[in-house]
Amino acid sequence: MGVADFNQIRRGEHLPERVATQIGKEISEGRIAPGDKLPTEHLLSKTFGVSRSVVREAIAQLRNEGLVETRQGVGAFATDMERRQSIRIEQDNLSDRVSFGSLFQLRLPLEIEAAGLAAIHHTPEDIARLDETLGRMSGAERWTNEGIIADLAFHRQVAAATQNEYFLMFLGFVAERIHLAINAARETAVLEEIVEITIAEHVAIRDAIASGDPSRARSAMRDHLVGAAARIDLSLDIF
Amino acid sequence: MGVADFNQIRRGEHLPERVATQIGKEISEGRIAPGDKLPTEHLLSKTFGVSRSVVREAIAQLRNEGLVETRQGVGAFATDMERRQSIRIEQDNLSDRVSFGSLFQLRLPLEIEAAGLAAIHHTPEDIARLDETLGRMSGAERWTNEGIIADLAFHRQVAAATQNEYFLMFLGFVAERIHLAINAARETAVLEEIVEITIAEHVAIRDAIASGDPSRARSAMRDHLVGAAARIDLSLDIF
DNA sequence: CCATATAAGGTTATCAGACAACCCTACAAG
DNA sequence: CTTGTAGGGTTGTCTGATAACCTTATATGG
Repeated sequence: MGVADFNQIRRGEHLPERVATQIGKEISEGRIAPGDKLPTEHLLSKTFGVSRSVVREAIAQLRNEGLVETRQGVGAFATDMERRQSIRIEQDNLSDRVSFGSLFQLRLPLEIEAAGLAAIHHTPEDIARLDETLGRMSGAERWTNEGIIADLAFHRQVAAATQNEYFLMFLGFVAERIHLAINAARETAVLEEIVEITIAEHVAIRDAIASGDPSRARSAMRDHLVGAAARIDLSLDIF
Repeated sequence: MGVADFNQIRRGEHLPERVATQIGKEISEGRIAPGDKLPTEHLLSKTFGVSRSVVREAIAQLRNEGLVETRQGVGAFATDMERRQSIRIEQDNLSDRVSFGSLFQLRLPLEIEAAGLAAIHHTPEDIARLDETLGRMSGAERWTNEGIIADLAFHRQVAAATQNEYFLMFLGFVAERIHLAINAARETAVLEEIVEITIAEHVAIRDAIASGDPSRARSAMRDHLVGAAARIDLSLDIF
């Protein structure tokens, strides 16, 4: 029964978050096995050097993520990862290049498949929305903040055009994370993306979807993503 | 400024959960628009007739789900769905066939791509784990509970063999949901899946990955999934 | 007049302590 | 042996207070 050696937590920002992270780490790294009982809230609060409210909020978060279950009068118990009710990505993790590349690699098949499905299932309204968004993207010489938001919206609308709620959910989530990471990187080193090319690629995607040809839509999306990856110096595994 | 008419909450079970549900409903149904400020914790606690602790825990939950953001000294604000920090699927939603099919459709490209990446990046240990799992699957005439668990484990191990943490995270999540839904369906109507075929398909996937040929691995996985979908009477959009 | 400090009030974040609700175990009573 | 009950432990909820922080208004100095 490895007794999970916690560290005192240092102040700074959002204590419950950090407490939850530490406890969560103990669980996902196996030091607290599934089914094991967590220390009592009272003990945890003493261990971390924070109040019981903070510990409670941390445990509540873990319960939301499905990592622990609590039973009044008994205690809190770790559940195994397979039962997780939600997916969560810490934004910090995306700062390193390997992790960012992994997420982009995940995005690739999702976007391509979404484009193909969109070609089949899109409605006239979907195409109209895409056109409206493309209008907002063009007209700018350099990347404006507006243009970046429109870019994100474009990809969301493609996902929506699949008429598949899960594509919208997952792709929206992944694309958002990637854009945030790119924006963060943009602050330090200004990336030289050629606006015209990017817009042209988007137009090609729109036309392919509108044509109703799934393989053409998939190709267009693939070309766009591979190009985008290359423009930010990212190497992917392509087939 | 629609003033969000909350009701007093009745005791019974898990107050924060229900408070969060009510507030969350106000947001997702648009009565509290993105960017709007929520009532103060003090006011909410009076409105709901619960203590501030409960309100805080409820808001913390919404914050975890990404529906609200809080700024110390200012207030809590509703954010829009695009910014959601986590993905969540209610198991109930998968009971209807359309939703289930949508999730399976999402799984398709993820699994196929994962098989391709696994063919490239797998380690000898990955192959050994796959073999061990295949051993647990075979030997049974009918589908045992053990066999189903092994099936799930096999797919998780393929995802792990990509050496891409996000494939493991997303695919593990999606596959788990699908298996749960299938199991639930199995209780009412016993599905006649031919064990031999399913196992043979898994072996084919394993061999393809071990061979290091991505396109062969992708084909094998695709055949398996398409076959599995057909066996449970599901029609997919295939390219 | 303008820009910068400073004070005031409101809000969230955290703390501390108490009581309620609930569960489990052990022990006593029948 | 079964049932009842008392006790201690744990989570759930309540209350009130203090700290940290933000916004706005006011004062101050140039």
